[in-house]
Amino acid sequence: MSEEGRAPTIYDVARLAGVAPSTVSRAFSRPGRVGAETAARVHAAAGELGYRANPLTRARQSGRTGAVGLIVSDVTNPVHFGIIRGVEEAAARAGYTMLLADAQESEEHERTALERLLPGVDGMVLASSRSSDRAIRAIAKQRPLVVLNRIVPGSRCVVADTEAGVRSALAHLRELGHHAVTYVAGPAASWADGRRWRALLDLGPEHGLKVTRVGSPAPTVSGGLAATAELLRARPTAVVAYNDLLAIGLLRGLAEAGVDVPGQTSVVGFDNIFGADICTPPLTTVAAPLRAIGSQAFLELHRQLDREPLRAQPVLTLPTQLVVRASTAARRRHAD
Amino acid sequence: MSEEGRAPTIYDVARLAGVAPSTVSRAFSRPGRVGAETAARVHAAAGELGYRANPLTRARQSGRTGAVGLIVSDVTNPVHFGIIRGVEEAAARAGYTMLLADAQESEEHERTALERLLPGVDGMVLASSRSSDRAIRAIAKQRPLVVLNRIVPGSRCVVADTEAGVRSALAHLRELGHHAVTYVAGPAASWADGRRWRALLDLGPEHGLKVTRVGSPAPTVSGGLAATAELLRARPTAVVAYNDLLAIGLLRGLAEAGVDVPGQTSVVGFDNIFGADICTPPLTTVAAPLRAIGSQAFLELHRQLDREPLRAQPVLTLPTQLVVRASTAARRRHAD
DNA sequence: GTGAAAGCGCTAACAA
DNA sequence: TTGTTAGCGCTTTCAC
Repeated sequence: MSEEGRAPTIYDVARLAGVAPSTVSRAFSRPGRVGAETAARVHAAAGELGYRANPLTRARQSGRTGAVGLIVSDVTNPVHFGIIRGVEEAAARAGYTMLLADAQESEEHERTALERLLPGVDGMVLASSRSSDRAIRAIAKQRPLVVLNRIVPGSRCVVADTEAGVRSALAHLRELGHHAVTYVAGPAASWADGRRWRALLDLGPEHGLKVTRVGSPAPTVSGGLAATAELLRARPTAVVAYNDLLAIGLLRGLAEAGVDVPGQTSVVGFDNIFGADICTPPLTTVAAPLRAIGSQAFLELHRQLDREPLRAQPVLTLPTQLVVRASTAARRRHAD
Repeated sequence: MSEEGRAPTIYDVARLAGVAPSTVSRAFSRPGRVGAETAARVHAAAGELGYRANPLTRARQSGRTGAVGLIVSDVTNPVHFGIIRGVEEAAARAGYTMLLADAQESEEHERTALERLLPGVDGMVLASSRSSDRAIRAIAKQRPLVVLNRIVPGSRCVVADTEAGVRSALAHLRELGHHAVTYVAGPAASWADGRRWRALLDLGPEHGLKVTRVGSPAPTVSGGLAATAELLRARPTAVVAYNDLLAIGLLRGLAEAGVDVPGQTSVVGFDNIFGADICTPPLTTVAAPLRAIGSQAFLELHRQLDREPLRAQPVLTLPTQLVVRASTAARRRHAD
């Protein structure tokens, strides 16, 4: 019943069903506002013709696209796997399509992706954004927005409980007999980096741990590899890395330098990404409920889209959990 | 100069510039068809008003969205990292936006994602599609399409040179003294799986290697873990896995079972994904030029979009390369 | 509950 | 080169 030139429109359906085009429109966009029998006739005709609403036109008219955008700071960082799947799943369940874009760890890319995506979506989820609070609030003015892994005052946010995670990591290290810990930092533009470092600094003393910090060129495996040199000078007995990717790079760098992990140095990561359990030694890490963060973010967005009453507090904090694997061990009595 | 209720339209710009709305439209959508001075006036007015073309309306009118879709069989499979980045980069360079969707290894999800994406894009790239050739050809009728990691007769395709890759892997194993190799298969719906198995079967004898095959529940780390049991029965001295994820799972399963890799069993993967060099032992694998595959796919699509003459042959084959790491070694004289 | 008709913002003939 | 004028397919008043 198709194979003709172009796709059937509401006019075709209307003619076949013997109703007005507006009735067809209504039958689809607001069922209930149309008589049961009429609706049945319309749907029958539509089925026969293989009618499908033109989503672009519909979007333009109604102002709703039925899609939400997700921009991640880096699609190739496994930390986003769970987040992507979480958003995707919750969105699909609500009948929304998720459009994914990649900021490639660059603020400029992020802005471009955003500009491209924004007109085609009803709302946005920003994961690990590298933009300024100001820029983010500007977006929030244009479209409903939820921010992930970051707190932007005035915006709805979903984050992991960094403090609790850091606390458990510190307690773990302390229990193992460590007296000091070195933090290998992430990107300056990362909110999570600031938060993690801050928590370490604040909570270290409580746990009897001296906290120091070294930089890293990038929150990636090769960034960790590169950061090893500086670590080798200080020779800490325990290090906490900004994220697992960095930690994995550290693991490799230390191994290449002949430093035994965890014998001489314990290493803790963040996020518990894919890869954290296949490296050697498997990584002890502060796990975040990534999938839940993603789905909660969508749910929060959905409330905004439907103008439902929002949760009282704008920031939703999800629990973290220390996953102990083999990269941490008791401090050796006699450091070499 | 904005802050009013709604976004300025071509009409606003036209009024301010003292030209007709159609001239404004032309000034933006086909520069050159408008007088230089007029164009300048229009752009000045547009700038003053902060005018931005409504992309949805434009898309509906012109039939071009300026976006291309990329559907990957699984965003959380690192094999797609390079592909995504490749498409993304080439698309951005050409002024296109890439919209990414995830099929989650399910034909149904793939279809849904496609339906959602298709109306909003000018063309599609399908990576590692799990759909039938028939379904794929049906899409190709609706929009320009390029298929990746798969050959669909009648469609433009970009693939890696599986045969060459398999040949080098087999030569490598043979050199190490192996006489037989077991293939751990991927998903039945995967074209690459069929291709790899076929190549192994065809080329094994040439290299003096007996080829057998076992199944796996899924092309993932846990799938590999699960496939180990069957492998343990046969105790091959060399195995080739459908992909790196599976191989990594195998590595872990074998380690847990006390089988030394590569001492007792050599393992070869496919793709050289992120993770192949952080596992233990680092994986020997047939590397594909993933990023190039992605960018070539977009370029091919771009030719179709611009109705440029296509390359003579519909299938573009990119070279593979065996990356030898530590998961392969000489066959032990006396197998246990 | 249903129909008629007026747009939405833009592009694309067609004229001038 | 530029203006005039139809639409595009849908949603949305506003009557009936």
